[in-house]
Amino acid sequence: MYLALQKRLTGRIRTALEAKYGLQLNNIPLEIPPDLSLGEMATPIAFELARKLRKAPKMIAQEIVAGIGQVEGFAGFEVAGAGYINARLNRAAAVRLTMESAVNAQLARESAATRPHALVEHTSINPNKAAHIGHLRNAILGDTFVRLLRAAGYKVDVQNYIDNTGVQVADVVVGLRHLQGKTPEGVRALLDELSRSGQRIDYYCWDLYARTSQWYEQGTAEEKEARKQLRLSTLHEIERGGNETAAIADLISTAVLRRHLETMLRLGIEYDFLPRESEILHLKFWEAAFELLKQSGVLYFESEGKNKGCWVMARPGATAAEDETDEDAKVIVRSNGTVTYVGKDIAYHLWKFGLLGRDFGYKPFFDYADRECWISTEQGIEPHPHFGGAQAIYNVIDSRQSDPQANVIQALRGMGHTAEADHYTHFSYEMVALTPRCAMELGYDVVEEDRGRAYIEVSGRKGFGVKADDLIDELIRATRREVDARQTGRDEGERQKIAGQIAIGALRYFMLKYTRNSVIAFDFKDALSFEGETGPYVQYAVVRIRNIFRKGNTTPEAELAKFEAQQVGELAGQQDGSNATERIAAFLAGEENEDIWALWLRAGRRAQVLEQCLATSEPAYLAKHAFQLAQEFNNFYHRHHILTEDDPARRTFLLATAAVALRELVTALDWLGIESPEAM
RNA sequence: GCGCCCGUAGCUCAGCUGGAUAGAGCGACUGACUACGAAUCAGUAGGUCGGGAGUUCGAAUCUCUCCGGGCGCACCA
Repeated sequence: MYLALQKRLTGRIRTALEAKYGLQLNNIPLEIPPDLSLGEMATPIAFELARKLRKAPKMIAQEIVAGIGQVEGFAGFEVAGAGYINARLNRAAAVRLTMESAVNAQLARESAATRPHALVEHTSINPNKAAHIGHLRNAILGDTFVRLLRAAGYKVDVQNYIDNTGVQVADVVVGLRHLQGKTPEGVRALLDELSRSGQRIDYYCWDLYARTSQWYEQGTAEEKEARKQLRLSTLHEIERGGNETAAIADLISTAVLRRHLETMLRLGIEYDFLPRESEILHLKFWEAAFELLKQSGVLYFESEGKNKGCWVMARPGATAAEDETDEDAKVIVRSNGTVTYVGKDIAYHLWKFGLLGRDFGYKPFFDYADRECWISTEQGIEPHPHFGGAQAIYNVIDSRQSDPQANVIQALRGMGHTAEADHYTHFSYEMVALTPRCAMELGYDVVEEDRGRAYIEVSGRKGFGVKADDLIDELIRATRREVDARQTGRDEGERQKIAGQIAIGALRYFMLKYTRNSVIAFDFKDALSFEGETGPYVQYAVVRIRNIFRKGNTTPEAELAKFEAQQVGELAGQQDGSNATERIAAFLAGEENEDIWALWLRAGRRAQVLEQCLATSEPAYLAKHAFQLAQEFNNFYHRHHILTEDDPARRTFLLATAAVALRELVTALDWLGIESPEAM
């Protein structure tokens, strides 16, 4: 509703400016007045034009107001302050627009045709240890953004990239083979034993990874050197494949990967495809990319300087000096002929855009309730769905990787794929760290100099952090206590279900309420909070509304239909002179009804908030919107007692208000990946 | 040394392309359950928007500079 009216208004202002002054402005700034008494929309455009037109802003504002005249959906315009143009909506019309949810759905369908095919990569945890809170932020941000894209009509593929041949997996393999002396059979036995005793392989690896990392640092100088070599040779054997080391790596990384998928599924997070590093290597993606990069001249052979003997590319923003060796160039192929991480990433991203000329093999890997998750393999099965070949990609990767990401974009641009480079979004976010207090509560040693810090970075290598499953378990325990205290009439299964919904709601909201570039200093006190600006607060508003309808022995659908029918009926011709529009206007007028209007207004903002989230890649705005909507409903709830309202028309109107608030809250929560419980 | 991010109330954070008296949650203090369940609501206190300069009719927002903090800048992945 709000977005549509905004567009209508800016359009009218634009034509008015054109007619009056012969000006063509494509950007008309719109804002929200500080107080509802001033209207619902405003523009300071007159200030901007004052200099150009050499007139007082107030005068210009008056002329614009005269120029736009009457606009459908608006009650009127006025000049305020030194030259603001304030717009007042036709409240009854706005209510009708907001109520018709079909309009919103249609908007999404219409836009679907123009939306590009998008690919979102998120999670991408090294499969060598349990997921921790940092990974949760990544996955929750990514999953929520996927939901937003889909809500807006995008076709979206979700990918979780698996580095199953990297140094982190190698470290765990070193631990298994050389610290524990295990063969592939031994690892298989370990996996069986763990699953029989209900233990988690990802937790097991968490400790082993930390121990192996420590082991590298211990011993004499010769021992350290030997261990370093062992690490390197293990990595190479894994990359090459077809040997015992690689077999162990495959067993472990696959088992840990399954655990990650299970952990994420607890949060309602699913994937379509899991491309693996091993296939990128074995299917020779790099070799294909190398040819393309050479042909396009992005890569060149360096014959001088410190990078002599390497294939390199210029970094973004590098100024090409004539005849001088670019010492700052990024090495893509080392002098020993091996390719760097960025090189492989370029190949992978050419594939994402369908520019590589090669494809993975595919096989099913994990079953969800309503879909399958596929994984890459050398020789896949037929038929299989097609992945890659996207028009827009979003990589949910923390901000520390912005340099390598920029290199990949630069390579695409250099190859002439400018449209692809423009639709390559590094969806970056800051890390989740622990407060020193939290770290000490968990029993970690915190050195003196770290105690004064605001936060301490988590580290898988040190085994320092909060595991995702532990956090979820603890949240469920805490919500369960609350549910048990309140829902005495419900059985075990129901209580556990509700507790789970609230726990996940709290966790997802917690990870989404902060904007992306703010570091989250994690603390159990904040994460376990269910009051104030939290997921459960929003869920509670939903439950309250449902209780009203339950108690009133009716449904949101029935009341909305009644409300609509009343209007249609009366518009058809009532003789008492008070038609529905006037009546609605009366319900929304006056100081005592301002909160009701505020609620409808907020409810009508859904499309605007969605567009804002997509334009800025920032889900936090939706979290804020959901909270404010819940807050405004609670406000309304306390001031107007719905079920005891005597005037039947007003009662219907209040129930319709609650029904629309419910619909919008449930929708917003759904986009945030948060369920709406039946009771709390 | 170079690049990116951050500095707003006691704490944690919003503040959109510059715009009307700088907001929220938590915490503190006062109040409101025989109501549609208080995981709620109402109220009070609390801010030289890190410092300085500049651009502008107008700056938390843009530019410069300084201070303080974080993260990147490999022939590691």
